[in-house]
Amino acid sequence: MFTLSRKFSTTSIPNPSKLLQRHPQSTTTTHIFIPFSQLQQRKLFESHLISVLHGCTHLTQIKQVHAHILRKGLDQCCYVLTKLIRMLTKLDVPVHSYPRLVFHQVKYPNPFLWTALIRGYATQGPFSESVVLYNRMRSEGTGPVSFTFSALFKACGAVLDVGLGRQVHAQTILIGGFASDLYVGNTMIDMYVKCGFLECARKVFDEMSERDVVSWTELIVAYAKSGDMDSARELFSGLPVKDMVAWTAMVTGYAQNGRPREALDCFQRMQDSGVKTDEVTIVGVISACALLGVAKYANWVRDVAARYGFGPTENVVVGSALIDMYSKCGSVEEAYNIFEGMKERNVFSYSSMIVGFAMHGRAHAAMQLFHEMLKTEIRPNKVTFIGVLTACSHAGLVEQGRQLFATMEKCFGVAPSADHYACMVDLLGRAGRLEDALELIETMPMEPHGGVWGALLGACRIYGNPDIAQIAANHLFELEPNGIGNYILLSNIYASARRWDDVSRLRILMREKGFKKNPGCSWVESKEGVVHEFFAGDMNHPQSSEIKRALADLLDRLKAKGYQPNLGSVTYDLSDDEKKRILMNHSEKLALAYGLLSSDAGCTIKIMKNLRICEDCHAFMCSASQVMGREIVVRDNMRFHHFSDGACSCGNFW
DNA sequence: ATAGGGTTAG
Repeated sequence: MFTLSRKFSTTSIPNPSKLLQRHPQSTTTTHIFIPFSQLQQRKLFESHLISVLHGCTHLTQIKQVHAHILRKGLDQCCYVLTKLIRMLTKLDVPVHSYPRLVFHQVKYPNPFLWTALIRGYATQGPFSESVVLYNRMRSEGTGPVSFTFSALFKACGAVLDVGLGRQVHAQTILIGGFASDLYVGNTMIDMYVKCGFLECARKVFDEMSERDVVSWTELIVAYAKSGDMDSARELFSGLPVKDMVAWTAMVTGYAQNGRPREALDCFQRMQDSGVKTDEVTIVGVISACALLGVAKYANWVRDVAARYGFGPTENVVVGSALIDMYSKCGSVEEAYNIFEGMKERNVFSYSSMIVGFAMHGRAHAAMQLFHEMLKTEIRPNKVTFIGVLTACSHAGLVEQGRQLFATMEKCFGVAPSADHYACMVDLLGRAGRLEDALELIETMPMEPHGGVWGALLGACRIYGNPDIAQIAANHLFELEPNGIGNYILLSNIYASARRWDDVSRLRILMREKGFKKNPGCSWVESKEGVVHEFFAGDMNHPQSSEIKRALADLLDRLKAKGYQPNLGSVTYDLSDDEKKRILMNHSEKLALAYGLLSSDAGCTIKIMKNLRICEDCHAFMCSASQVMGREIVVRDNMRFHHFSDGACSCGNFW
């Protein structure tokens, strides 16, 4: 419990309202002689109160200080009361209650006291009240200060009302002096960015007479978030003094835009320039490593984080980022180790772990963790439901998924979004209930987006239904005119149905549109930690002939165990022998052969692929895991497949 | 007073 220090509580403080009285109607202040020592004492007392208020962490403490303020006759002292209101709103005390009362007890509030209240509303809402108060303050003849505008811009940013923001902007120019204020300019930039008016923000920035690193960073982040890393980099390179926050914005920006190599380069340059690193920087680097998906980098960044003292036990955000990273680097076990070791967990940690399990086909683990989470006070959010629904869909748990979907709003207040509908379409579609899936789409309360139709199209591929596929594809071509994957998927479905005319029609269409098929590519890490890359039919590897021989041997052994090439996986109208040759040239098979050649017996082989693994390769991997007695992990563009003992973790759903 | 952070489906 805190107490006021004895020094001040025993000193008798003159009543300030008696010392300095100001008649409301008079413009001149009535000066009363105040002994200098007393004045000084009062100033000291006020600043003491300010610092005591600053240290308050509970409402009861603030109430005690308030009582003390009243006892000492400072009930009209705007300076101290401003701080009081600020602390109250900081502790989330509703502005409308206690803070507003404090304000109304002051007869002649100064601009700072007005602003404290305006700011309170700008933080908590109702945001329009900020503007109402500003107008009242002006009509009562009180002039604004720069904080007043910052609070107003904050309110405009909160309601994304750029119209109002422009009016406030006009006020700053009209009243004079404020438009060139550094702080006002910075909050104005923030407001325009929040409202999505990047070019207005840039204009404010360009016209500011004085800028600091905050102004620059605000814009850099805005460019990064809009996906324009080139502008962000250009701005950053012109920034005279780059601090930790600005560097971090760049590292994170690269990571958020799927450019992990540049993120890591940037982090390297940041360290070279001698700027400090904190946990926010580390989180950016971790998400860059998650994109790389390579175990080597995962372990490296974990060590870096530990060296700086930001481990998963100390920081939830670092921990959650590490969970996601390890899941994406192929190691759910390690992800779960991190999860288990965390002191504090929140909805991010749980959701990341659930999504991680789902990604690796561990539906049971995902569901179990979800139910564990429900026993805590952490509430699931929309991402958590995405995780459990995809887990259900990969495990074919149709009824369980339906139940979750039906209750998510009623029991947890999470309204299903189009993304959740996409999960449900996926769930029904994978279970072969294509008509049910189509019906669900037709009853959606919102417009179905590409993900929804894409899920249906994917299901049509599994079950070879060209008619429903056509419906889905027509919507997709409209929604995603540049999505080459949809054209390829549809053409594959036609090929499986042996509708070669439709296949060639699509192929011509694709050529007209100037689409180029993304070449399939797989990569595998050798035991020395070198990443080897293989394209389909690639014979450029120095050990190419050995790889070819190993693959042929493997094929013979698999055939002896009953493996048959799946000719339906080839979508060209070719002879069976040609088809077999093409299948054996798939990049993931080359990568597997190299992995077998270059690794020690008993080691797991981890292969990564940029496209979805085909059915033939999937069956091939299953069989190979059994025949060779090796665990094989393949990460395709969608998820992880753990092949072991002739079976895959995805349960043939992918 | 103002700037940088983690999870999302085909």
